Amino acid sequence: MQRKLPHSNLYLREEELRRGVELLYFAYRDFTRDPDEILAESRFGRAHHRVLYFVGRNPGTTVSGLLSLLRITKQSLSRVLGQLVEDGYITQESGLEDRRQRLLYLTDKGQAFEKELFATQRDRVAEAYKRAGPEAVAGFWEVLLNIVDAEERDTVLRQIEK
Amino acid sequence: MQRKLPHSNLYLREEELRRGVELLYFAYRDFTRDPDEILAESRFGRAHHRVLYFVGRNPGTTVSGLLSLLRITKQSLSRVLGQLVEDGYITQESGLEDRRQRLLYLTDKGQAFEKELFATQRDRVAEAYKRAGPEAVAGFWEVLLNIVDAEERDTVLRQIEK
DNA sequence: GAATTTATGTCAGTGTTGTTGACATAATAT
DNA sequence: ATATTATGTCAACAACACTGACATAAATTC
Repeated sequence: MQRKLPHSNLYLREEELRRGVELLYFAYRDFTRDPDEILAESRFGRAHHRVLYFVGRNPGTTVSGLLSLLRITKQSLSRVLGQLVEDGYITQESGLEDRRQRLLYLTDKGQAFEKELFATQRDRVAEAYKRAGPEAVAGFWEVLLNIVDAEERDTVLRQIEK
Repeated sequence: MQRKLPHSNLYLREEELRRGVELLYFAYRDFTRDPDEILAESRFGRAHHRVLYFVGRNPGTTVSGLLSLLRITKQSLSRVLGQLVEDGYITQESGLEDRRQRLLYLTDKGQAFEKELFATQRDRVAEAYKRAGPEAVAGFWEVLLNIVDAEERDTVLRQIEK
């Protein structure tokens, strides 16, 4: 007969690992809900939101910059980017040093829309931060960063510390 | 001229809110990568994974149980569930008390496949937990739970504390 | 017993987002 | 002069979500 041994790694048991997996699923499910609802009223979707977001955060970024950040294919990006440019949410300027590059910027219209979309997620996250408190928030960042692929952590750090 | 006032809510500034939004995006992006790769070799996708996962976690659950947990439409669920049954990953028994219900269970084949898929996410989460430590993990849970819609938190709690 | 509600299934159509692969162009680098 | 790079474009396809309508069988209510 086996005795239950006390051990210090209680947070690494199957149960706790499942909890992380499930909370990630449920949190992400709801996290995307508010912007998705706004987007559903336009001809845009979640992919457009991501492009708006990251162009807003990194004005002057290029197509290949977005590709490596979003990790989708050129064709997927090209489609949504084209629609955003066509509808006047994003402008492109050719690169100063390398004229093949297209430097991407939000127009005023793009900024306004991004702001509206972000507001819903900002409110949700702010409320969660408030309820959980600063120490919990630090832990939240720490674990999430370590869930990211090891090779990608530098890129992510550069992004979030901007 | 405005002076910078010290305040205790540093973790609620725009910068920290953006950090949460971005980490959630990047972590979830990579979190789904390993199972997606395995699934790509079969005719299944992420939706099948979710169904396998939650049926495995809640043996004997019903179609409506899954619908409210996953928050997708009947038609979306019906399609993937049908394929999983057809291919012998899930069996259904009619309910004992209510014979309209279909109680869902993983077959041995289903269990084996779920285990394989889960292993990749379990390893990733275990590694992240280890690197971040138990206090961080507690914070991670706390914030994620509060990101979930308020009305859904009870359901989620019931699920993760099973 | 009749009427309603519930649990589930199914069909047809649509839209977004991802994929692959092939090919094109212009600019930069060697 | 040639190769590489940054980007664009076209066609085709698959997964997964949606809506709306209709069907059936079982349970519940009047």
